[in-house]
Amino acid sequence: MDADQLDLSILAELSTNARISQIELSNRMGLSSTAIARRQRALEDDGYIKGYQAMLDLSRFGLNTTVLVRVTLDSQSDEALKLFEMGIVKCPSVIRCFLMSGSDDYLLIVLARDIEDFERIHRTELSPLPRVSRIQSNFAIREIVNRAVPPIVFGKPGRSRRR
Amino acid sequence: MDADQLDLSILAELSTNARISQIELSNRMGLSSTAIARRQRALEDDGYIKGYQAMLDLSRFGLNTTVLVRVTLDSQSDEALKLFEMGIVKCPSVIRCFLMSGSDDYLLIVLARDIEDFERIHRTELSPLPRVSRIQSNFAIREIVNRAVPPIVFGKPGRSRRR
DNA sequence: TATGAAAGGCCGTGAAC
DNA sequence: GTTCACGGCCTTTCATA
Repeated sequence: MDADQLDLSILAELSTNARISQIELSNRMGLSSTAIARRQRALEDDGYIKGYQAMLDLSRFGLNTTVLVRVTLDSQSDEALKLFEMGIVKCPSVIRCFLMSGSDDYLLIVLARDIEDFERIHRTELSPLPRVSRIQSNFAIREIVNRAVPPIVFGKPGRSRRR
Repeated sequence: MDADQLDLSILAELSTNARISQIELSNRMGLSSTAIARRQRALEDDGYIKGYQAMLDLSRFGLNTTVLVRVTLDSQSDEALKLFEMGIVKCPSVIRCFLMSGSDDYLLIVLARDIEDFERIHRTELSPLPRVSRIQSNFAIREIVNRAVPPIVFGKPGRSRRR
């Protein structure tokens, strides 16, 4: 299946308003609600839509501090990477972790309540991870852009996007 | 309003399954669907829930490459920061942008189709931004953790979280 | 202040075309 | 892709502790 422009419009709407009713959607798209429902279901079945999630205001839970952390291991063996990764997935304050090219570094995004809280996370969650040799932390002082989906997916300015 | 343990359970469920019905939720929570609906509405009105979004499989759109980009400006004046930030919010391939402490660096997360596509983004979206003096790019070769909400919010292992 | 039960309208679903 | 009918869900109201 190949998503056409109408499918992209549906995805654009659902990506910011996942609980919109079929009827409301169909009014905006100028199509019957049944047709919309079928297309939405097809987008789910074909894996374009992985699921639906509530967006929470994390500052409402006291999580006001974002920290970018670079971790260097003491070895680049598969065993070391595997051990580290098995540990990092269990760290409750880590929301993203990338293995970066060009070095043996991982980049983490960590959420903390404040700087003291990050000190605790550093000590109790990150430092004890296996094979860690160096941890460098940088605090984000402001967030300018935060979106889950780049608008280029919906054909905003970008170029053609057919398979 | 202060979220109690039942509210946290509702949030935990909605954060991974935003389109669950009230009745299904009420069966799992052991509460009437009316009570669940009222609590959910209160969580929305009080700002705990900012909205609901569809999770898209970006690889289905050909976006298989994540790049972490550090940008240094040629000046640290408020004017320079403001100009740069007005430009970066319009870049369709940038999904996150942080102003980092300790330097005049911004950290961006950019999504591209592949390395050639990133070269295009670098040339057409990033380099033309005002006041940019240096751009360093690192490719993510694997993603180990990716979640929107740290499990600590729902009281998984962490410590007390009352106001 | 928060819950539970029941009525009514709206929405989602599936058949037929 | 559309229409239509049915069944279920969501919403509101009201009674209760």
